[in-house]
Amino acid sequence: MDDLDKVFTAAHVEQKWTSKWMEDGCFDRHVEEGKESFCTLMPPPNVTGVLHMGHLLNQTLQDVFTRRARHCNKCVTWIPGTDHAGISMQVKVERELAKDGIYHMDIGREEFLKRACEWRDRHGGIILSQLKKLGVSCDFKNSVHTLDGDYSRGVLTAFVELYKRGYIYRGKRMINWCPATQTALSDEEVTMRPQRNKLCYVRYEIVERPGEFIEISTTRPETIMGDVAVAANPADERYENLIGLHCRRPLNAAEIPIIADEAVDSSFGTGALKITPAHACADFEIGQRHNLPIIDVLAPNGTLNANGGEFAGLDRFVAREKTVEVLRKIGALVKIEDHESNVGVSERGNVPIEPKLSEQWFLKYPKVEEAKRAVSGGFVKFYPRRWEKTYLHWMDGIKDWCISRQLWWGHRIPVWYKKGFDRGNSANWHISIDGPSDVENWERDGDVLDTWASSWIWPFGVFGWPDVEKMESSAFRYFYPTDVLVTGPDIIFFWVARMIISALEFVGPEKKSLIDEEIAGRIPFKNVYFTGIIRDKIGRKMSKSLGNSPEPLDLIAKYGADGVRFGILMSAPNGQDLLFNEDNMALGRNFCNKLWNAFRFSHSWRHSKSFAETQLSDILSRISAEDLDVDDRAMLANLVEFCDSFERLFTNFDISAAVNLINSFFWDEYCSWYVEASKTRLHAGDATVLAVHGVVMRQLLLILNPFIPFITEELWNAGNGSPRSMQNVRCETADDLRLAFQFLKLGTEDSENTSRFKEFLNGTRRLLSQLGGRKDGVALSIMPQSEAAQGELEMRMAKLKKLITVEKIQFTAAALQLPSVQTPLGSVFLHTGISDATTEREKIAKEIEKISKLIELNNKKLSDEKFIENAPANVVRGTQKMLEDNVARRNELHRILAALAEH
RNA sequence: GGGGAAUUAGCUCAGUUGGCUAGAGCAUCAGCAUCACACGCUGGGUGUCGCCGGUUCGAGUCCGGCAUUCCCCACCA
Repeated sequence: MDDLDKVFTAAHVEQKWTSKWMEDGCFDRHVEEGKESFCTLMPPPNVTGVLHMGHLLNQTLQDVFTRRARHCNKCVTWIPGTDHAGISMQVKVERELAKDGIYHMDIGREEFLKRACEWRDRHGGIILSQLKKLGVSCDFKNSVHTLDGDYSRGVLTAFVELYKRGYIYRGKRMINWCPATQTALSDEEVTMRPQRNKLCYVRYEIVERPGEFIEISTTRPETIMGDVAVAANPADERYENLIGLHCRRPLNAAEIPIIADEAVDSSFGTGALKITPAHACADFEIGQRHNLPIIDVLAPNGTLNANGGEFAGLDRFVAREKTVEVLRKIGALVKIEDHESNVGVSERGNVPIEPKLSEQWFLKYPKVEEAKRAVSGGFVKFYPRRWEKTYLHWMDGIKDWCISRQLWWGHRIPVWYKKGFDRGNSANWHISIDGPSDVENWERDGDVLDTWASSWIWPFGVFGWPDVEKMESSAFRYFYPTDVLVTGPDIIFFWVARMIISALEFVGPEKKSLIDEEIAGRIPFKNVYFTGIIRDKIGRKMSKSLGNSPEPLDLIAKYGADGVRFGILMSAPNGQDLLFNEDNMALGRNFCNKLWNAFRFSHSWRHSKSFAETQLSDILSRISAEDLDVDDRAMLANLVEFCDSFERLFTNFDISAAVNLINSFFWDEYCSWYVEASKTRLHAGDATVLAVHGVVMRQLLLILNPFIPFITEELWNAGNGSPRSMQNVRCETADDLRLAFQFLKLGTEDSENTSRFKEFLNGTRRLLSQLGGRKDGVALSIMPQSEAAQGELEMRMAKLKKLITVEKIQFTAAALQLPSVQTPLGSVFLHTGISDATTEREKIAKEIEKISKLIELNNKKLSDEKFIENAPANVVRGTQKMLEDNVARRNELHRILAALAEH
């Protein structure tokens, strides 16, 4: 026991194994035809991002799947990468430049990109090296960045192809404008937030009837200068006689028509709505229906433009105050009410977005029907399943995707316009990846693509699509469709859904529609595992600004990578948000330490080679069947059963349950029971018992390696002079073990025998706990339930004495007037009791009362004809058995009570 | 407005297609330096399974309604 420390110190082995894995190319992509493939894709983190709490869970899960697949004899690749992260990165770089007093517009596009790349290369990839500390086993050599040359070609190819196929168009539409970052955003990038506003009631004078007014209500008085009409619902009697007349816009005074439109809600405010087509979606639509002009009063940066008249140049929120002031002054303001409404906010810019009419590139999604079928038909499976509904619902209401961004950082749109010609006319466009040959006569579109319009080809882009040769050399055909994607449900629309769509469109030849077989071949992944969000103890999202997030690397340093991994998996309910508690990290660490010591214990007697140098058959050959006792046999049978359950849970992606199963099997079944029960024979150097320990520990290490890779590697190689990774060692299945154990002829009776004894043991321990810490002169008398029970106990007498540390144990034929406990093997009496006969009698009487109630309940059930008729046979039998047991137990208690009464 | 999730011990959660007397971990209490591990061992206590109905021989589990909390989608100025 000298060669292993008493406490497992993670830091000692983590660096060592990380290097070893890399040196040996353990995670490299390789292909063996005939072997099953396994592929998973890393959701590419932001290239300049750092490890956060979400990664711990997400990446650990991916690693678990990946490493487990290696032990299941598959050819495995886990493809890592990073995302250029469009807006967020551009904002970051702009901020960095601003520190040096540089405004990005001043240095121009080229210089900006140069500096951005420098900055990325300086800070980029930090996250990948941080992930190494967590122990992730991805194919680092084939890491992909979304701005890499090959990948970019794929992104642009997708654009060009979609244009050719008629799915991409340029158009002037209402889009979400972010005045802070000054770019268009997709609908998905806008989140609605409730906001308290002032609802202003403003009266507009009727031109045809001086002195009469029509009253509207608005939360945006600063856009009044953009009003082109006032509308009411045609069914609204209050305004019936005004339709067709005109009113005077109170600011930037002008005559505008009063119109009727169904879209107006009569019950809101006054029932009259000012129409500002440039600044509200509903208004835009009404304007279109009535052929109204459009007056845009806002500049891109959110200030009022020349159309704002006297308010021009003011920020929109300042202008809001000012217009109210002016309206009040001129007597147009009737009243102001408090009002709460939802306002669209740009996540990145963290400012309210502006609905804005703008010329942008849009994508009409292809293969929507197929994408729905891919999920509803079970080609792509979601875990947990409920996210399918969310996905399908989004597909049902899917709207065209605004894919152009007014940024520099990203994939520049591959469209050129003929200089000096009308840009609005597609005859003057050149759309290709490489551009026109006479590029000097053309001007390239200045916009870039939405980041998600690059990461949406990730599943095949990382294999070099559309370059056939690259796809061949990267084994695309072998690995695609990928097996499992681990991600958060928050990007189900942004990413997951779009990847499915792009894959259905691009993997395979161009086709208008797909049949099921084609869908099955094109899907990007077969399974999607959605993790929960990591929150703090009181349920808040973890965030830097709240300061409620621990530093993941500190946790790893404190509890070890294995400890953190196991701890977070133990506490992560499947698909449910996880309330993070650092105590759970300690649990993970404790588990590792327990494993370390359990190994150390049996290892101390082991004179054989390390597991790395041994096969299962070698260990089994040291077992002689006749030397196995009933508990050894039960242990091996339970090991098989455990593997069965584990495999079932793991295959169903029930990782949380699988981890808890491992925990209880290892801790309760193996350590608390079997190690203790076999100690005497281990001390005696029994080779067979040692081999049983070897079999169990070996299997545990193989099953645990995906979860806690460092410590298991270390133990696997303990005593081995030239360490060899257990990475690709095949983990025996339950069936393999059944086959291997065949010569032992294991049966269920051994397990039953063992569990009877465990119950006996627990009861006896309960009895002994009455003594507190006293041990001196303690003796037990056992009144066996039967001859067979006595035999079972005699067989295990040495074990029993060791387990309860009581030396004097004898059998008795009659009940004694002593404190007692009843077990399936008989009653146990404690000779050095502290209770007197009276309290003992009371205790027994109470127990009898309790059992009597149960017996009554059993009887009632069994005498109910309907129960006998309807309940399945095994339930009826179970109830009968229970009744018998309870009656037997009560009889025994009565006997003991009688014995106590004699004195 | 539409959809989803949650509600079980002080806390965090399990609880398969309804079936034996509802479980685990943490916390807590009592005891233990026992020769793998105090990051450990042994034992104890703790529940109107959110509420009200219904189906059933039998409901934590299925159905209907209600309440509270959270999330997503849509959106009225």
